Amino acid sequence: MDPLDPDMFHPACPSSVMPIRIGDKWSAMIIVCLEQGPRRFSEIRVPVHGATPKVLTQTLRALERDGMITRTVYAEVPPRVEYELTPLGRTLLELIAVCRAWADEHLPTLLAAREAYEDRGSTPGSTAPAPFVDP
Amino acid sequence: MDPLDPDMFHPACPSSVMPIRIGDKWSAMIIVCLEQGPRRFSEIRVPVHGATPKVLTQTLRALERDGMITRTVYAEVPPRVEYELTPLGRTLLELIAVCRAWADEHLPTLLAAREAYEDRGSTPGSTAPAPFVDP
DNA sequence: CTGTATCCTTGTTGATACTG
DNA sequence: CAGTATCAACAAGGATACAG
Repeated sequence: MDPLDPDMFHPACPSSVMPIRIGDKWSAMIIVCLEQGPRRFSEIRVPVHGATPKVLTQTLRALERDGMITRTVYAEVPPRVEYELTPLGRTLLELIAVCRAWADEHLPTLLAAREAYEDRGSTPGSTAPAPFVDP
Repeated sequence: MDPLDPDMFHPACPSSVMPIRIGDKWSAMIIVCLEQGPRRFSEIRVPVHGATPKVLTQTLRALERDGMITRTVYAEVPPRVEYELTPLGRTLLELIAVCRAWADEHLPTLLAAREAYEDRGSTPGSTAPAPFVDP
C-alpha cells in the first residue's frame, strides 16, 4: 500500500464504520502513513485529506507528546519538517493490524446486523430467540 | 474480575488514558461487563458509573443495532430486560484483550513520554536527535 | 425497573484567513 | 513550506425530571 496514495483513506474505506479507534479521528491514519519512513507535513496531508492544517498539527503534536512520533526541523529554506515513528509508535502498527484483521473477518457481519436492524425498524420480531416480543 | 464491581472502571484505570477505543466511550466497558453472562439494565449501571440512563440506553441500542448484543424483554412485573453478548460481540472481547496487553506493555512508556514532554514545556532540546533546534 | 424527554455544557472538527 | 489565529458548526455527553 502506498502511504502517499490520496485515496488510501477513501470514505468507502472500512475504517469509516470501524468500531475501533486508535486515539482520535486522524491518529491511526497518520501512523499508517509513516509506516514506511519519515514524511513531511505536506506529504501527510495528501492521503489524510479532509484534515485541515490546524487539525493535522493538533494531532501530530498529540502524537509527539505521547512519544509516538518525533518531529525534526531542518534549518533550511524553504523550511522542512519531518515526522517519524518512534519504536513506541511502531507498536501501534501491530495493534492496527490486529484491528484490521478483525474488520476483515467481522465487519460484514456487523453491517449485515445493522441492515437487518434498520429493516425491521419498529416492526415485529426480536434479535434474540426471545420468549417475548418488545411491542 | 467481578463484572459487578463498582470500581471496575475506576478513574485511575488505565483505560482513561488508553489511546484505543472500541466504539464510543462506554461500549468496551459494557462488553466486558457482559463477558460472564447476561446482565440487566440496572446491573450494568453499577460498574459503569457515570453513565446516565440516557447514555446507557443509547450505547446499548447502538450495540444491539450492530449485532454485538441482544436485548430480551421478559413480560414480568416489575419489568426485566437482559442484555447478552452475541458471538460477534464476543469477538470484541479478544480485541479488547489485545488492547489491554498493549497497554500493560506500553502505557508506562507513553506516560513517561508525556511527562517528559510537559517537563520541557517550551525549554531547550528536541525530541529527536535533531541536528537543529526548534526555537 | 427500565427507560424517555429536555435542556445545556463541552469538546471536537471544520472553514477561512493570515504569518515566519 | 509549515504552520497559527479566529470563528463557526456540530455532536457527544451530562443533569435533571418524568413516564410506562
